[in-house]
Amino acid sequence: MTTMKEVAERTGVSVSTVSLVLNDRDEGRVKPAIAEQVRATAKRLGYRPNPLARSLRTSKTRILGFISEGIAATPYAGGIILGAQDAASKLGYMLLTVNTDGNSDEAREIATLKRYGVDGFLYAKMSNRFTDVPKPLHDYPLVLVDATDRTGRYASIEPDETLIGYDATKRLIDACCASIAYIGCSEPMLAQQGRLEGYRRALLEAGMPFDESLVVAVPNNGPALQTVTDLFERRRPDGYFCFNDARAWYVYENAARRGLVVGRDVSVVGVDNHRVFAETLEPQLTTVELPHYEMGYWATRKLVSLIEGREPDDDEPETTAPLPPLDASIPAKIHCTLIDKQSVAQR
Amino acid sequence: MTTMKEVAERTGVSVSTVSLVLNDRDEGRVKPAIAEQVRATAKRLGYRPNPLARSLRTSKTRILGFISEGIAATPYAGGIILGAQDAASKLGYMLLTVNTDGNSDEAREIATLKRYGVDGFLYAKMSNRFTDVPKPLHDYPLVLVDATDRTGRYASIEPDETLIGYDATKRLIDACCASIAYIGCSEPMLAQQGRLEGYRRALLEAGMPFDESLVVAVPNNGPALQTVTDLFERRRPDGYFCFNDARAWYVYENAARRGLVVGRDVSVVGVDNHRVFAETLEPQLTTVELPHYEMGYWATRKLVSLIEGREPDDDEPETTAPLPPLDASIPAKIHCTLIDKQSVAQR
DNA sequence: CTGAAAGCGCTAACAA
DNA sequence: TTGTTAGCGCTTTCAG
Repeated sequence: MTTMKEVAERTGVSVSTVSLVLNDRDEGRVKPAIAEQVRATAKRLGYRPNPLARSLRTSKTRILGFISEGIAATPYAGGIILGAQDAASKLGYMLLTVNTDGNSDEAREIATLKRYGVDGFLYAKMSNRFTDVPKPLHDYPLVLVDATDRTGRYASIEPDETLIGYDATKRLIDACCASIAYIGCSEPMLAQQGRLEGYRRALLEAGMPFDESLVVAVPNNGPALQTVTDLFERRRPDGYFCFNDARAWYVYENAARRGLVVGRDVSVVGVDNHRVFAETLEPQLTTVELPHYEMGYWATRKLVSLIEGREPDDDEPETTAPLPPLDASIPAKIHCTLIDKQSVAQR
Repeated sequence: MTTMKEVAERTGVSVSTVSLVLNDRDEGRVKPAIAEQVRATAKRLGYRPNPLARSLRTSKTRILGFISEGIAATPYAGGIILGAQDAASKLGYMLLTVNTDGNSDEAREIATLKRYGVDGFLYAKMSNRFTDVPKPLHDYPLVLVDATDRTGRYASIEPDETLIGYDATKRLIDACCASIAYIGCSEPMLAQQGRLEGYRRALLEAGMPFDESLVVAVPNNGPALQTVTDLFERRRPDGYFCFNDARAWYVYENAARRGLVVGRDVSVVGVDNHRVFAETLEPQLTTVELPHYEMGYWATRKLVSLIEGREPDDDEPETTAPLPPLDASIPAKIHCTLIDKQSVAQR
């Protein structure tokens, strides 16, 4: 690891000059010729700044704290972390990840992250729900991921459930289904109403009737299969929009029992169907993916914009692709929304 | 954040004395009475060391680099990361996580981790396979996770496939299955032979015959369902050990078509069956979990023992539970193995 | 325009 | 037994 001192010696200037140049704070302070020389030797020696040493003076580490509450165990976590990492990496940041299961160790983990000088926090939950931001986080740049700040004071990234419901239903409509069922979830979840709303809207738009009796809410276990079986017999729908893959399973099971082939006799769209379906039913499968990766990605961009209060100037000169502005709005088809303080205020 | 300087001033001693005491390097170097005073004020002021400043002198950061190659997108990643975090947290370390998709950015990510002064690396792959350790990692403490070092020079944590196969088969035997099929995988995978070996061994031990015709290898797509259907008709097994959840699906589908109820008419044991099955088939479900969490956990312990070359003395005095020694062997039922340099040499 | 000097929080020789 | 000093790699006045 070559240091500034080495660059300085090799160029025959002082460390402070090197510091100025390498931080682009020359410009009328260092003679252009010298500056060029410095940059040259820096490049030649492969100089890279030591972020830890720098942070000692600046108290900026370019490290982001990623706190997940129990989510790491779910298959979702990976996507969020991955998205966050990609964004962070692009912007010249690193992710210090930490997991808290209960509330007991949360405070301790946060304290530790602070000691390591993180510039801000990503606070990720299992699935979109109302959340109280822990006090120790209050005066730090912070973005919630897949969670809604109860007080509306912090930015958050959330799935756009209405869009998800709309999209799923639209696909069934486009597949010429005439009778489209919604296999929902009986547990109260934030997602539920949005999905149903999207379902409704898509039907309306297509001039199809909204029929209460095609909507069932099934629990996570127990009589769930029976409920779906009843629906099969009662209404014989040819299209099924399923809240998640567990619900999709009941449809598949019923179809199999009747010798119906999914993708030929009935159409199924599930939200976030996992490996099983993806690997086995490739051709017939239609899945609306929950935007985990994207939530991680956009949350991180937002956080960095909060921290820097401006467009990023790449720390990595070799990155050639121009970055979109930090606050760029999320593409609509991504199925998630950025809720920030302003828009919260407007609601 | 209170600093050593403050503690020193408040106690009326010098910083170096404080440093000695707070690092437990007093003992014959600082008068016990003074040492006590120092500890007292430190506690009173809630002093916590600044690991970044410390690292500037010691070049030890207590940060571990976690490199995952493409795994973060799979549902497995979360478990590994979670296990690694838990272990790290217990031992007073932090995880700096990074993802590489191809090989292009891998070098860059590793370089960045080095700049941040990580003490060692965890190198995680998608699923156990032979791996060439990237050159930049060669002279660092390193543990492979869910991967096998081709040269046998580095420690690694790997699933114990034989044990997994044995365990799965044993459960079917215990459920009084008389004819147990193995639905394997036609792609060549390290896991395959171990699983089959375990299957064999369990049958042998129970005095049951090993019957080639009960073993099928199905591909990931296409004619897979048909292969399983053939097996159903040909042999009517009453027990099924499935390589993974995709394979389990084919069994469920066939069962459903014949009106057979899994858990009553036939028994199924899958490896690493995910949410779908877990949520919908709770009572009938038997799953052998792949030890992702554990691999992350034990890999991290091993890495720290490599770094410190000794038992850990907790950085966090408040942690009361005594930690097991770093090199403690992994409990057998955990289904993974630690391969370290010594044992590799023995093979 | 450039360099010397101080200091971020901490550790480690070396004196006293 | 304790304090002084130097320095890790970097930023940032402040003189020159």
